[in-house]
Amino acid sequence: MKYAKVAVETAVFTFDKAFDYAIPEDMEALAQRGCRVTVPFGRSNKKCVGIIFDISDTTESARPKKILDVLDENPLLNDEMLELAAWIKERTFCTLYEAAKAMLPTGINHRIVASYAVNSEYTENAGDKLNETEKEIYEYLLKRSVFVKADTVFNSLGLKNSSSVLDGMVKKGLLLCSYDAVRNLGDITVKMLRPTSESPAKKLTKKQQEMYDVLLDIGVASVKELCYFTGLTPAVANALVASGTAEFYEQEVVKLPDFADKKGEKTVIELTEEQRSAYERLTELSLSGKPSVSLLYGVTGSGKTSVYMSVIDRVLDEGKSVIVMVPEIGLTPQTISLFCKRYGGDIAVFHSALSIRERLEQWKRVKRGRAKIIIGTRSAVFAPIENVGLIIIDEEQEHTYKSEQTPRYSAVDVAKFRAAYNKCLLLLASATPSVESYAAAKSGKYELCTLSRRYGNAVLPEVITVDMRTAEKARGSKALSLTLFEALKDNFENGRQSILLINRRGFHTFAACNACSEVICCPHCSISMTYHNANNRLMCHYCGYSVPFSSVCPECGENAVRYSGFGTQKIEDELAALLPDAKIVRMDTDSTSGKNSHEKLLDSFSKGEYDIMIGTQMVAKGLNFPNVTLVGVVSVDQQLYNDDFRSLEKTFSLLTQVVGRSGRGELEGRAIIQTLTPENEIIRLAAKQDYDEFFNTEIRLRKALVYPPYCDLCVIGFVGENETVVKSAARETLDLLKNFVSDEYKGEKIIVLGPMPARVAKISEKFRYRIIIKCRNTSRFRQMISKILVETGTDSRYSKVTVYADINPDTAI
DNA sequence: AGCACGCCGACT
DNA sequence: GTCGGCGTGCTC
Repeated sequence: MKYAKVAVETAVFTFDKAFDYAIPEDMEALAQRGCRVTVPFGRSNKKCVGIIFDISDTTESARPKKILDVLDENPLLNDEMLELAAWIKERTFCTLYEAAKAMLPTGINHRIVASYAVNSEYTENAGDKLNETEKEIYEYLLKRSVFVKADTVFNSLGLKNSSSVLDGMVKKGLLLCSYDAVRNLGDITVKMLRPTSESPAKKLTKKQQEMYDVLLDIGVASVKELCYFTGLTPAVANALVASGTAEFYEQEVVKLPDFADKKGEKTVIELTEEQRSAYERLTELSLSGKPSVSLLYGVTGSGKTSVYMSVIDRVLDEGKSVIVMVPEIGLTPQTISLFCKRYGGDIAVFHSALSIRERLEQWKRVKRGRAKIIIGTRSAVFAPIENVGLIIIDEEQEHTYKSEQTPRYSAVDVAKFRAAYNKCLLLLASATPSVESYAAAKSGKYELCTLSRRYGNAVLPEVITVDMRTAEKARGSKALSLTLFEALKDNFENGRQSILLINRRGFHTFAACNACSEVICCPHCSISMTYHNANNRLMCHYCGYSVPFSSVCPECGENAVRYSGFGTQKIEDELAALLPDAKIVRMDTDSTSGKNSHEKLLDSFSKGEYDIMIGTQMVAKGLNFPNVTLVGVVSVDQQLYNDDFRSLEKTFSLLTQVVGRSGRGELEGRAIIQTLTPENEIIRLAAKQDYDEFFNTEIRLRKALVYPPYCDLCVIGFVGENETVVKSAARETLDLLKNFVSDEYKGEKIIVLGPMPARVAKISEKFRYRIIIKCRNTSRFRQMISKILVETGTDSRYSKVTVYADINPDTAI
């Protein structure tokens, strides 16, 4: 008899491990490492999905249960991925199954679905009186005489789904229940709604009327969109259909352009001397057969892409594959299309706009070895390719590389694991590297490659700071200084393009009352609501709650609520009045919510169809427009005085990047930064584009205050509905931690902050507390944290508190 | 987490 | 006497 070590889906962190199961003889050939299986689990032997991590001839278990089914003919995960999953579990405090699941595309998941049929051996017991619903269900199933899915039962009877009814009938012996693993494939169509006639079939409720009016107004709409615009739920759409007022139909999702059968055009890349020496060193490293990490630090416009494309060419020539990671696909359409042009069908893009089915297709294509270059966001680090020859992480300092949900992994760390496993080069590229990475490069832990000059004849732009406390404003404007306005006007008159960055906190627009200065907050979360222009509603980005925008203040009753004074919209209006002939385009989450519209806007801007582009952070990064010679930053101060230890770094990075959009071609560029604190060191350094001096300043600060890279941060989070209980769970965990470091884990040097409420102290009626630990992220430390999580996690007093740990999160507040 | 097991109070 | 309340402990 053989045994399998199986990671089980239903296991939770406090008792997770690979569980031993016996492999029935007829499955021996099929049950391989990396295959998914179904197994009975727990007291009730509930059928659930698992993944085989190992096969062995022996077992420690006294009475192992048997594997029920093998779901895959071929393993989904190879040895590298299985080893990586264990590594992720040990480092991010998740279950083995959660770690493995992160490596698989969403569409591949199996769900366990229950089906029901009547029990022919049922003999009536006294007291088994059936109610109406139960009778109806029994008769329906008697007629069908096969196993029927719970959903189907309720849908065909027009009842609302409550599986407890069915399970109750199983308990009484009336019904039999069978569980199947069904493939959870994504929709290739989208559910649409259209009215059936000009007037409603019968009297509609208020909500139904509301949705119906919108529907009549726009003709047809997807149910999803309709709900977004009205703030209603799909239930209202169902009611409209039920009353005969509207009908559903399916529409195919528009497919994105497929590069699969296109051939690449390999144009010759001309490298400067500086680029060439970086290229040569990086090629040497990637072909050395030894693992290494290199930081490619190149000023904005220095042509980092050209360097790593040249390295990619060499690695591909050696018959190896490449992973390229970008912070956000939507924000880097130019990079993506550059790659697609050059490498054609050899590329697989893991695009956030792909449907679940398309993701699955891409994943399978990569797994079969049909793509040599995988380009994508964070999860692309798990691309199922063999023979990795190079991993590139573009803009490595971006926070999007850190997952903030279980498993809370850092794609940079996972990339290090894969580079080590495949004995290849990990290339981190940035114009403003993270302080941690640059420190590692300076200390020799990473190999540093520097590009200090812009490509071609381009020079770094001249930067002017404007003191907004004293500066004269442009006529009729509160936000634009005369200096910035005149520069914009001058640029426009000379036929050049300009970019204007509005740096609102957290990218978004909030609403506040001008009379009592009350900020409109979500009633379920301790966070301000975001105004959405597209549907004229205030929405909570944490829990999804939304209300129509109203100018009447809920607090003081004055008709004085306005949304964001300095929003992109307002600046657009002001500029339109000041420069009536200029063509202005706005890029923010409001104007670019539709698919592809983002790309279209950038495309028309690059063709010169617009003179000025206004936007939030999304205009700051990765864009390359040679005709842009002016960049204006309307206000930078909000971001700077955030209390996170990384806020200085983030501000410097943002300013440097956006200034770097100017003067990338033949023409010299300028940048103007408006600020209320021109004397601020960070603004001064960003204006000088002096990363090295910024680094020296910042690293001294980090050392003095003990922050990364001089320590690691570990956040222990507590979430629950009862604030008192959450707070005492946090306090008690702190005591536990203190006991550990003075006893079993004596010698662990830690500094503990908290417990304190999280920056967003309440989300969806749940209170959030945290303890921050300054530590060294060693296996011994993680072992201690793991024990603490188990202890607090199994304490019955805190059964309603969720506890988690996150090492080096993006923000520690 | 989710579920069975088991040990006490309110009911037929 | 029995039903069911929730407190406790286990999951191969």
